[in-house]
Amino acid sequence: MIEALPASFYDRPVVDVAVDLVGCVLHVGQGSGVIVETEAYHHSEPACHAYVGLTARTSTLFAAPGIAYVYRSYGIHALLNAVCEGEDVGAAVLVRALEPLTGLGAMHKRRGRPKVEDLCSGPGKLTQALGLDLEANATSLTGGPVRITGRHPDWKDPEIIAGPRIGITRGVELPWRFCAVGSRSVSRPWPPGLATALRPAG
DNA sequence: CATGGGATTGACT
DNA sequence: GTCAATCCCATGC
Repeated sequence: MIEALPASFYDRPVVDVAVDLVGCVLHVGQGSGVIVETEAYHHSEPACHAYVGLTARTSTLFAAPGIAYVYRSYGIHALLNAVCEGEDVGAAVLVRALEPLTGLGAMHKRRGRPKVEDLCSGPGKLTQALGLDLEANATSLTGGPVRITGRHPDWKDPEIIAGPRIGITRGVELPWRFCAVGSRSVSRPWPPGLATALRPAG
């Protein structure tokens, strides 16, 4: 198994980490997939749970960089985040979509039998496919049940576009969603005209 | 202690 | 396009 990314990788501005995580590989047990979509959240802006400050719910967001923050959304779905920056900062990267690499059989078993590109094409879908639940909250991404390793050989220099985050009502103006161009596993296509390329194509 | 809202998904029209 | 399902927790009385 390839070495997990060190905690220092996450001890940087959360937007930088969100960009750099595209193309990296998420592992849970035998299952894994390439991260193709992320969003950044920071306690200075109102879309972030940590905006309200340090509470029982947000304590994980203020934990050390390299910790997993898993919470339940809409009462149903578990969403996976990677905590970033220091313990005085509530910040995390939401993993929104993967391209499945290994453990496809177990993913199909947990999710029913959707098409491969639909197995992990959303933040709630990928946690279900990987069998992740709230018990993974506050575990280490560098040595726990959930690990993230560096960019896959086929994803060394991915073309990435930025745009507004999805499903939020505040902080909509920030272009903090990052997406691998051309992947069929992203959670939603881009609203016309809202995406901007971080790097020229090619 | 009661209430309300949420970083979503899948089923249905 | 609309809408319900359903858990955690922040807030307010």
